[in-house]
Amino acid sequence: MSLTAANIAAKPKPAATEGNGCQRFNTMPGNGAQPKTNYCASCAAHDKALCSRLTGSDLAEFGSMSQHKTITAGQMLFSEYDDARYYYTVISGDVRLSRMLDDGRRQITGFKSTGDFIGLGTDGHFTADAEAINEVVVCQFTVPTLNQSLEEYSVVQGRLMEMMQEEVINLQNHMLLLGRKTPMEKIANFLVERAKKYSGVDLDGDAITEVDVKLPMSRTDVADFLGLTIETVSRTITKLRKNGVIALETAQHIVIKDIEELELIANGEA
Amino acid sequence: MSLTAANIAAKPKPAATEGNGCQRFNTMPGNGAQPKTNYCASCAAHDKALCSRLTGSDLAEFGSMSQHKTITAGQMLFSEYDDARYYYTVISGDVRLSRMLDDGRRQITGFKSTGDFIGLGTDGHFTADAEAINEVVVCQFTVPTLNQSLEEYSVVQGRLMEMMQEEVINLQNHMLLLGRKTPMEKIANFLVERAKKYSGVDLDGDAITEVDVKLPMSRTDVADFLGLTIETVSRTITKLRKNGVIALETAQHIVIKDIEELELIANGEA
DNA sequence: CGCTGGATTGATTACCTTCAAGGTTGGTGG
DNA sequence: CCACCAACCTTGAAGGTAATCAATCCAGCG
Repeated sequence: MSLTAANIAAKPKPAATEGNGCQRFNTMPGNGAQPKTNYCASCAAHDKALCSRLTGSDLAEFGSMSQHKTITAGQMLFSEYDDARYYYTVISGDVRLSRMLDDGRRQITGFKSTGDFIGLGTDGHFTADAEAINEVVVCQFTVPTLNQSLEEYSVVQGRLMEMMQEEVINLQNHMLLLGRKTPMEKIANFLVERAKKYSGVDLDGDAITEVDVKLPMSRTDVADFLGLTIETVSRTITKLRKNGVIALETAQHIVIKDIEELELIANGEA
Repeated sequence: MSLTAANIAAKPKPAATEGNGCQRFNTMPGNGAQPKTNYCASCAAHDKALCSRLTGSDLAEFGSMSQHKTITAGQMLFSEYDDARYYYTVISGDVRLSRMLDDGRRQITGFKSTGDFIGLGTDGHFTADAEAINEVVVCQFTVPTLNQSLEEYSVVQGRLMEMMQEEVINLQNHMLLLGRKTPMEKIANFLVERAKKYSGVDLDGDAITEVDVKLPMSRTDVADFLGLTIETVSRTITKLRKNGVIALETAQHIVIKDIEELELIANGEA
């Protein structure tokens, strides 16, 4: 089977500068003689990624078909309507996926970071723009390569299926947010989600007082993710700050002072 | 591999009345001696459904593991948080999938009809409510049965993957609509989508004048799908009617008078 | 014929957007 | 080192649009 039924067109139109995609393992720090097995096993993305269920020689062989590529901040990984030549796993950095209307209105459909797969929702062509928010390293497979690997490694296919399920659930959650939540609920929701995913702190434990949340993306990005204007985002964050629920270290570094209150707000219970 | 990694909990809590799920082929009209092969092959949903790539004895065997079930208007197929015991394919009728907030605010995440698969975005539990809009017939597989079938029939798995891709694209489109489109654009978009999917007319052909669109769902459903209030839905439809772009046969039966204009409006180009 | 639920229309309000200005931060170059 | 600049963020004021509140209309049905 194949991830997309459509065949790839003959004339690929690369989005990002081509040819800077270094050979696999080139980005491996230091010791080039390190066994392949250990390389992918020690990858920061491995635990959450498509390859998470592969180990040993399977992992090494699967990984050997991939390449690392580095994208600088602001650069496009691909654009909507581009032929889908590669699928990607984010190793480090942050990517925004977005769709646009002709007049410039934009909806960010998701932020992708370490371990996330990029290429879901593709039918031979990409259906969104993918841009690097900061310096990003991705692990890329060509579409035919990955499709063949899916047949060979059923655990990879299973993991992909699982990741697609998670994506559908995420998108449904976000639809509820976009369609029915107030700006305050949207912002609170966004901050809580960020805290859960990226703070590394177990929020379910008691005695949680403060949680650091880093926002690599701009206010404009946040606005386009939540279906708001940049001014409303700013004002709402200010309101949360004045209420003492959060504090701003810098514009991109928020400290949640009262995570429980923020969760209540996020779910419309406050 | 399995569609969901999570195992199903021991105590299933059925949403719809159980036991009315008739044995497979019971709903077959008339001749009970008709060969199995022909039954599924002549199913109204087959062309678009999960089983669309199966033929002959494979199709018959696959189909023999399913049951048909009929749900009356307003009845729940399942509720959010229910253990996911079955996956469904809609044979006839219309189903709405929705998520709710505690205070009753609701977002409809999709309308499902003939051929559509219900069960995407599930992690052992359903993540949305599924309700019958009118009388609905579904073809259901138990979760373990379908998971096993996916391993056995790779074409089914491929089709499922493809359907998940389509679903992700749909959801992303709808996020753009919810987050960034005006009420007028939302309504126009909705009508055009309905026309494309259900009118049976090829809209790309020239010389298209009028297109009939049936809306089985209520205005409340439309509002909760588009992130609007019922009043705004009604007012916007009225505006389109007064502009001559559409006409109302009845509240649930709309005639598109100018499909091109409606498409322009839907994409913010008018 | 009256009843009921859904749809439409009307009037008012609140909220978010828009338009506009000021403030902050980080980088660059003199 | 500091001034300057640009980009981004925040704050303010005004206005419009969709939500809310409320009444009427309409179709289906007992």
